[in-house]
Amino acid sequence: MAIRTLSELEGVCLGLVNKHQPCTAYLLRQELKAAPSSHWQASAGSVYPLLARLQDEGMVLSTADRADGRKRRALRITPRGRAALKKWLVTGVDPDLISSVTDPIRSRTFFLGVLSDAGRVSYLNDLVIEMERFLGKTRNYLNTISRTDDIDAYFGALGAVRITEARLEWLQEVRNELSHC
Amino acid sequence: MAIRTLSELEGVCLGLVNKHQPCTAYLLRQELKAAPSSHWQASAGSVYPLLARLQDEGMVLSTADRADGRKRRALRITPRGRAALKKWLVTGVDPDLISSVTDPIRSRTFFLGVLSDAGRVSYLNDLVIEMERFLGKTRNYLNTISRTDDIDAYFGALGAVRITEARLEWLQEVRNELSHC
DNA sequence: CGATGCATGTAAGCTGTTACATGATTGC
DNA sequence: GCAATCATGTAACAGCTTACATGCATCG
Repeated sequence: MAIRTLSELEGVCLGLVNKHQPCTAYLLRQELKAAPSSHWQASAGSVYPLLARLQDEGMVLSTADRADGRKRRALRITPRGRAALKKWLVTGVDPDLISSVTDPIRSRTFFLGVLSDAGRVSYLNDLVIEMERFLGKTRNYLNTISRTDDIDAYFGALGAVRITEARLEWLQEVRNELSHC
Repeated sequence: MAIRTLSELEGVCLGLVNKHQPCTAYLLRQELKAAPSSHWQASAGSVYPLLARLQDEGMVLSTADRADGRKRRALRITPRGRAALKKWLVTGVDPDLISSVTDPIRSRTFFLGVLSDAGRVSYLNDLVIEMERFLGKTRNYLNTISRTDDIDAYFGALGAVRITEARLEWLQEVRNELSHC
């Protein structure tokens, strides 16, 4: 049977299973919550049904593991799962995917004109402060990763830092230009 | 009655109505499609019900306009709509929103390890090429906007260019580092 | 006179969320 | 013994998409 294309969260979860196996679904959720990006809430309502689906399709194996008496399932990726993960990964070259980054801050800048002059300046100042705080978080997260131990995670986290730096510099420019006019 | 917080697409659509009024729902969809970001498909199935909802809540006014015989509705924002738009805009300072940027390319880099050495290099090369193409698009889009005519749109589009430049530089670094090891 | 663009809308489905529900284990 | 954490799961809902359906206007 042909292997279907995974959704974004499916790809990420399957990638995490591949990296941490054997691991629990709970651990995947913890990993996603620890990331500086708040995009994936990785709620129980998405992760558990998602994993059950991948299991039904033969992409992950889940074995009951009652070593410590707790109800607990150890997840592992299958060869079929690894094939699906590879397929998902290279869909990254799709132009639609490359251009699908969402930035709610950037969306809002298109409409700054509705605020009063004072309101706009105050909003942009607050925004710069929060963005600096967020940049600090992404840098801290990068520092928790060893480049030699996990080069992929290192470059992923480095990307977050670089992109946040660009967002901050751009926001500062917007604030400075819109403050005196 | 208290004004509820708008969703992302609601905020963007209401902002566009405010900017272009009087305008049709169709024009909003064209604007969103013309943007270099592919995030908002702004499908008929989302835009028309959305606008009907905002109209029910007294945030937009829609008047039948059969000037050219065509079935057509002219949209305008109301004072209540403008208040909602302002409220939505300043929610940008929320740390959760600031950190909610999604980048499917960056997500995938965390799992580059599943690819073979050759596959990884080839994927990253393709990715750099596509990212360069996308950067060209964001720059073209920026060039269509007059800074003096619409400073907000100018800075919004400038943000897209800056962030895409950062993504490209980061990707090139990843490719160069992962190619010879 | 046919293709393309303008213009509005609905129905079904996908993918995620929040909130709820349950229960065992570990540490203070 | 009680709180926090580990661990799994369900039900209802939110917000968007795709695909479908309709019809007039404009241009070649």
